[in-house]
Amino acid sequence: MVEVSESRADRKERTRQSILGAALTLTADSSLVAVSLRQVAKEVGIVPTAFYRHFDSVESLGLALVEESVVALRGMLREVWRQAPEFRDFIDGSLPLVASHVRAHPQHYAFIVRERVAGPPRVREAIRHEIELITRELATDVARVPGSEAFSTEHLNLLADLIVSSVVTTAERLVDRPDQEERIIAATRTQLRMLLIGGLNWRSQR
Amino acid sequence: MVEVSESRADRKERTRQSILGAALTLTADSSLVAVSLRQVAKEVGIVPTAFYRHFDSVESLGLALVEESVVALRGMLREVWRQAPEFRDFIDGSLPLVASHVRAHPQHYAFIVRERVAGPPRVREAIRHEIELITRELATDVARVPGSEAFSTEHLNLLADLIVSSVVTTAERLVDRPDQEERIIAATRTQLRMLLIGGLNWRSQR
DNA sequence: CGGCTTAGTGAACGTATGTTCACTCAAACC
DNA sequence: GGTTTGAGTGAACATACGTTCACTAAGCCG
Repeated sequence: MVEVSESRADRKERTRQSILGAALTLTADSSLVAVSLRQVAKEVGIVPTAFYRHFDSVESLGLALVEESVVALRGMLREVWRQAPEFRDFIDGSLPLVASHVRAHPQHYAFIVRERVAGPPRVREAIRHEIELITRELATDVARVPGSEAFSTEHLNLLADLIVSSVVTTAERLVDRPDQEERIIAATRTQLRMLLIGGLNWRSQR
Repeated sequence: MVEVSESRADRKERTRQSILGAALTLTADSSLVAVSLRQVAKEVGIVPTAFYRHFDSVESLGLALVEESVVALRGMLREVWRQAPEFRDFIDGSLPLVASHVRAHPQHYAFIVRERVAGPPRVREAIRHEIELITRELATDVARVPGSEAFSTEHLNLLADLIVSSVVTTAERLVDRPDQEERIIAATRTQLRMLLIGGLNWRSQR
């Protein structure tokens, strides 16, 4: 309509993206369980029935949003880890990265934080599964840090779990109060140091 | 109707409690933003209009549920702190208490965890405010522990915040997987020790 | 006893929901 | 270049929603 030349598949993909975007916007101040197919359609500018050409329910729309959000999250973690050769630098170097990622994709992080606990059952499950995978990856990454050889696998996992929880909490706060980014990051920085000092001192005490 | 002698106020209170209970049950697998006044009324066994005799909207019902849940939470913390004269005992002594409280009031803890991030705006705000108050209380409690004198107020708050986050996360997991209570508690125990060791070593490093 | 208060009723309203079906009409294909 | 495919349309449905209003009937109080 607007564009002269656009392949059929391209156009479909464009509408699909519009639906995903509209859903992110609509869920922003409630939850996926509270948005209706018709609201999404109206926001996109299509008729309710056209929705079914792309998803067969709001729930499967949610699963697509999980995938999309997780891609963003993995992108962040990859970037974080790539430029973090050492523990101390890990904290100082990666927190600003976390912040800038959250700033760049606020809706995706808000979506994960929210739907992880309040989404439709299958969406919740999908998010938790992904976070579990990420936690495991982080544990194996931490295991490569010099000085961590003495940690048992179990303790590595627990440490990774604490870190992930902390980052999720931080993302939650950044999404909620973007204006206080500096204060939130400073607080998390101190907390992560407490945490890692604890982790490093841990093996000498057990 | 059922009971012969029941004061008018008593009966009203009983219905009110039924409404609160029904709302907790209905929100259990979705969120407050997704339950309707009519669903609640049907669950309670009253006609939709009767709902307005007790609350003027689902949102204000939510605020009442926050109050109720927070009472339970404070009860737990009071009990935890009463029998925790020392740091080490604090962890070993209080985690089972946390677990038993979550087991006793699973719906209330699930409600807090969920609606904190996904509830109606005013409900979210209320929960966060209450958690902030509780964190502050915890910080002043921790300040009374021998050996914590060297902590700055700021660091005490950060430590308390970390502990509260951890407990919230634990509650979240206990609610989600009641069958794995033992494993979850063991994991949290180890994590809290890492955390407190970090906190205690912290002051000698800054 | 008799009037007053009030928790709960039941009908009615306009609107929003998910899903169905038959349809259009332009890009894709042989 | 004629046929097929499929994204988007528009009407229709049964059901659910929040809120209104006039009402009943039972506990309260002078």
